Amino acid sequence: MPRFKGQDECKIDDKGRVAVPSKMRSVFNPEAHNTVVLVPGPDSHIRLYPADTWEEVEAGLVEKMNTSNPKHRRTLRSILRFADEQTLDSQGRIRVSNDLMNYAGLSTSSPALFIGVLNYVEIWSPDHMTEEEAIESPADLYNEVAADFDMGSLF
Amino acid sequence: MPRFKGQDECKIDDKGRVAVPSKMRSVFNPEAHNTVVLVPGPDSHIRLYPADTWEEVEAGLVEKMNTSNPKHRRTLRSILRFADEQTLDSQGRIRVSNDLMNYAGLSTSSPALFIGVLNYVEIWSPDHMTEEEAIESPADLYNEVAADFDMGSLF
DNA sequence: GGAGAAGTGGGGGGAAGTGGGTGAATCGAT
DNA sequence: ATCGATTCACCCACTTCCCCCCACTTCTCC
Repeated sequence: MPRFKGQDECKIDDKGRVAVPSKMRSVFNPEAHNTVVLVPGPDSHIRLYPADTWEEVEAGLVEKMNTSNPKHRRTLRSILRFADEQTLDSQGRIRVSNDLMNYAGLSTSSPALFIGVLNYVEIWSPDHMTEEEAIESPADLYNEVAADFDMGSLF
Repeated sequence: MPRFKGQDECKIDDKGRVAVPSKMRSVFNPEAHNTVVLVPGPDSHIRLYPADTWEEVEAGLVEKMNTSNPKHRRTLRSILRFADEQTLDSQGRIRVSNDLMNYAGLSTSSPALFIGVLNYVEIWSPDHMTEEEAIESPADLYNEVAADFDMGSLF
């Protein structure tokens, strides 16, 4: 399982292409075959999974979701509709569909913020991200969660 | 598990590079492969983990955090966003990202204070540190903690 | 006082990111 | 069915930044 971290900003070009930061690419397993899956994320951003990790996510969806439950069905549909498998070109770039760009507030000729979060990468519009981070500082967030879970002396 | 202690001041150069004090470097395990991970710490400073220790921290995050929980997600994101893996150059230096420098109140061509705290190293702006330590003396702090935890005759 | 290590400063090669162009394939229309 | 237009994928080229190596100074420990 890859472990993404760190952030990088890359520009979406006029053709809707954007380079996946080299730092993130180097985390891909060979099993991913330079292929990724893009899906809408929970907080108006795009989630990028390496193909091999996505397989596992998909297996989890099959297991946990019940298609006879209307709410589950709607959730599944709304995620999978926009799921987009993309293979990196020789420059390490992918194409982002218009639907996903709209969803995340991205557009051509604008920057995209890649954030590595363990087993997936989030793609944000920098504007949306500044709104998001304005809410709380890393320190505050950490202390809140630390109250719930004792991380021991490691962190 | 490494056991850092002591402090040292090193200068950040114009390129944002700073030497990890030799005293701290000598504590690294060979498994760290001269690689460290920098993350924002709970009090406006940078935390430095040797790569092998960070693996354990990360494993703890994976275990304790649930990405279906919005608050956990935000916390993970805000920490990992600025997480930066750096390999020491032949001079024992690392590069500090602008984001982390801002977070800790550091800047290029200014000194950075390295403080060894058992399994990680804290990197402070000397200015911030003097404010911090002006608040309470080691003796007061110790006595406060000793009220909570009996350290026995060891300390 | 000398030798070696530790910390600081600078420069060149290469990779990463960005932009553009051409050929093949798909779709639509006549 | 053929032709045309549009789109996509692959390839090539350029620029910038970063990483790695080399050189110097200072401090420390014999």
